[in-house]
Amino acid sequence: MTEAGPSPEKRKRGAKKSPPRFSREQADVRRSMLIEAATRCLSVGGIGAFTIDRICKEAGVSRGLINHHFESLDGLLVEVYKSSLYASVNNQIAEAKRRRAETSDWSPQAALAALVHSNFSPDYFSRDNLLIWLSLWGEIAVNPRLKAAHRELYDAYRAELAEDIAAVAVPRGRDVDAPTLARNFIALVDGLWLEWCLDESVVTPQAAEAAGFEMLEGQVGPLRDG
Amino acid sequence: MTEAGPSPEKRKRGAKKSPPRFSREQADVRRSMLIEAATRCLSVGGIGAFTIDRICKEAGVSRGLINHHFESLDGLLVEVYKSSLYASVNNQIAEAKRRRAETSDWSPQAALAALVHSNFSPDYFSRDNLLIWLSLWGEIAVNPRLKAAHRELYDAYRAELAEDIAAVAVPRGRDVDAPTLARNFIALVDGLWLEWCLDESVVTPQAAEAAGFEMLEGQVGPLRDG
DNA sequence: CGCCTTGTTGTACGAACGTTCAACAAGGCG
DNA sequence: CGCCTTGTTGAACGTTCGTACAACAAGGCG
Repeated sequence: MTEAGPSPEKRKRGAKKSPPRFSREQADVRRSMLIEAATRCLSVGGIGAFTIDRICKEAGVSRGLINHHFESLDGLLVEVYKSSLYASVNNQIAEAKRRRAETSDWSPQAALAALVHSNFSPDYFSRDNLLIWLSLWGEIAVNPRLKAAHRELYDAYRAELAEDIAAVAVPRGRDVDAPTLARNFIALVDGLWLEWCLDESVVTPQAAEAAGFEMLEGQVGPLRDG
Repeated sequence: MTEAGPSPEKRKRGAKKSPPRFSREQADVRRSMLIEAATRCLSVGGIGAFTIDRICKEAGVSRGLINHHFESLDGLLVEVYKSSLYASVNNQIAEAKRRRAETSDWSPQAALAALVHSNFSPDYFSRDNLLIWLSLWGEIAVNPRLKAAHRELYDAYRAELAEDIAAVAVPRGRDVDAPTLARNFIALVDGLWLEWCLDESVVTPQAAEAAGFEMLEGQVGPLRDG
């Protein structure tokens, strides 16, 4: 306000240097920033908010940057999908595997219970997250590239869950169709998640988690007892 | 080809009459045509295909007609929602009620089995239908008008299902939380439907129906025995 | 047969879309 | 300090979007 000089600061001799108007970032850093901004747009406004203008504004960069770092807006959507699914689902798998490997006295039912519980944590079982997934599901049904990525990642998650189920059922001598039970469990979780987000009066996250545990416990026995 | 006359047919005297270029329809007829065309667009291309141009082309009318019969494109989407949900869900309820009223020797478990079975009929449990619903769900989460309509209709369906469950469980002396079971059943159906449409190798409609019956039969006893 | 109502058409318009690209500048290097 | 690489900008373009509206015509009526 009171200053009349051409630039707020001039370091080391330069008399005409103006402050940087932007900062250069490494390619993968900028890509991550754009993916995160795009994800935020999806969670707020659904697929209708997935536009160049809004994403760039959300990321605080200019309009040209998306097409510089991604082949197209569609390519960015694929990356958003991989990022979202990979982060939420594959991290669950990795954590489950890690626990089983590291902790020797970690019981199979505790591992399964942890995996089940993680499905209902606020990070995953949230309104924001569902809007992202509704958008992605709608695109998966139409976009072959997304469809292929979806199958691969979901298969991995289903297999991990089935493995954890079998690890509980077999020692208990229970005859369980683990892959089918895993598939039904995932369907139940997704369905409850959907119902809750469209009308929060139908079910609470706690009740949803209880329903998920009950489905599994009906076949493999108790999982949650102290 | 061989004819050189100005018009293919001229009835009763007129010499300069050309054939009608369009036909006038009653307002509600035209509205239905547009709603159906819009629904077809949704089922093919998702929400991205829900545009004035595509819907009018699909309906075989000119661009101006949607804004003449509906307040806006958004208003048309609400009508599509009501039409889809009303047709699929409320018809199930109506049919169930009708069966119960008309057929005196219609057992409660047969009524429930019929209602369950209808969820997996190709009319409802189809790829086309899911794309419509993914689009609508994505909009429900964002559009207050759609959200209100959704709650009302889904509540009615859940209540009907719970009633049918209780009608089976109570005479059998089983202590069942019918509303909760109904809610979980709907979630399972929607989840399996979603999984199947995104990757048909995960589950078949027959297996999905079996899973649905098993969830209910685990609490109220056999429903399908011949 | 001609008028009149109104359903229908098709153009026009501004806004927003995705993409392209020439110009710019930040930061590393000699 | 000046060059060079390259991440970044922002204008420009053609397309498509939703809406508005004047002109048109189909079908009913006297």
